[in-house]
Amino acid sequence: MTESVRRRVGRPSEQVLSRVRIVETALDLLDEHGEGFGMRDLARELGVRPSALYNHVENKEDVFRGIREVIAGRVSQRELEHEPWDVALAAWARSYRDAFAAHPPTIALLAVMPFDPGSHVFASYDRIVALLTSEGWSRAAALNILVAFESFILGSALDAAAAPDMMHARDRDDVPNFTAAYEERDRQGSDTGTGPADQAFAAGLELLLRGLRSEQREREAQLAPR
Amino acid sequence: MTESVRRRVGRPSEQVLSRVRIVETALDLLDEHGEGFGMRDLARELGVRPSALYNHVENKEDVFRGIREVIAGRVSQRELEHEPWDVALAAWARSYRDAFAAHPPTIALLAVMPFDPGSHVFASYDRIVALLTSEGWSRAAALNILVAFESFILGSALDAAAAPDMMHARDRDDVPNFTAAYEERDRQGSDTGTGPADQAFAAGLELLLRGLRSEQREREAQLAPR
DNA sequence: CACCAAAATGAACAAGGTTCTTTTTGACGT
DNA sequence: ACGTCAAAAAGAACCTTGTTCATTTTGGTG
Repeated sequence: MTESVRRRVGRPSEQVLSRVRIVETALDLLDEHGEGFGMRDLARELGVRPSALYNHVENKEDVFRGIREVIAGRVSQRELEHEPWDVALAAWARSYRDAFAAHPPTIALLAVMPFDPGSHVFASYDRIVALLTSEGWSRAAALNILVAFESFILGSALDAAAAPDMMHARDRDDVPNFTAAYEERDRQGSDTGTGPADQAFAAGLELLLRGLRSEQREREAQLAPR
Repeated sequence: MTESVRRRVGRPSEQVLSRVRIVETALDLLDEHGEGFGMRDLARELGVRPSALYNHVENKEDVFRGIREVIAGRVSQRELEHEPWDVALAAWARSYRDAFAAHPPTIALLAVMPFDPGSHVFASYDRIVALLTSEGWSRAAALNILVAFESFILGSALDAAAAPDMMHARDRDDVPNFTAAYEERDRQGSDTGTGPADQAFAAGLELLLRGLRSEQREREAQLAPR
């Protein structure tokens, strides 16, 4: 990709690197070579020596922070503004999962890293809390629901990233119910074209939303009895 | 712990290592020294040289496989046999999450690893599928529900393992709803003694179960109209 | 124009996982 | 009883990977 003319020592006339270029290249590497990336690979891809990276990036974790910020930026916020609360929540959740599931090797790392305080994910969080409180949930409850959704979303992204046959009980005859279910689901999946992970995510999301509507109905029934 | 007498070269008269001893020691190291473990640390703890480990274990990933098997073995299966389906499912989920959340550094790794076909987690899977199908769900639906639960559980374990203030929007005045919710939840948490992650997990689990009951009611209403 | 910070190279280090060789021991067959 | 062979340990080294440090060149600034 980049020119292979050997650059000589010293600051180049026009700058080669930048934080965003590094982060974006790292993300590209992740997408092509699924197996993570090394600082050396990253440097090679950028036509640069490894040590040069450290003028723009603290360390590898910092690169990951940048990557997560990019990915998080791809989560659609639009629906959160213009749709009814449950539709909005569902759209947000799907977009969130898709954004992360598109980059399997990272999810595990990204999920445990604290967010940068300046991150714009907080805007979504804020909006969701507002949505839920306006529907009757307490603020604390709203936050817990938000976190629960996020846990489910990240867990589902992990699942989507895992090996497709991760749960295959090969040649075991002592778990007949499971085996039968596994086969029935795969048949059903190949009919509809949806992968196993997609099916499970849809099912779980449906359950969560159903649960929310049920809570809401119950609350309204208590507020206005008969 | 182990004797520091320097063993001389050659096969010792009585065997020092075994796969289970290695795995258990690795898990101990994870619990004490939270920051993961190295093969050298592991060897030192066992009073042995690093290379000796490789006579009993393929590589580090293999150690992790063993660890996961141990942890998965701590998930309680009892309730799955003796309780009503929704209580059973809830107990299983809690036990599952607790088992994994007790060992933070591993979750990310454990979650993406395929299960050994001989693993006894399949017994639980089988039981859960049986429970759900006997309650009216199709086998494929049951499996999807199972996977959705697992995603939520692992995501919650990740969340519990993450930094406690991972979502703290420090000094931001542009997300008032979120900030208020964050504070209200913490107040509530310090009252009841439950951590944020515990609250969120309980909330999400409640939603999922509620969703299941709702689906079931709907199904029964359709089968026996009026 | 002097000076300093920024941005690159080049070389090396440290840690960590792993492998290869060597040594000793136990088990098994004749 | 003896020879052979595999198992299980030490010991030494290798390779990869993240990172640092010194050095060189360039651009901007008082």
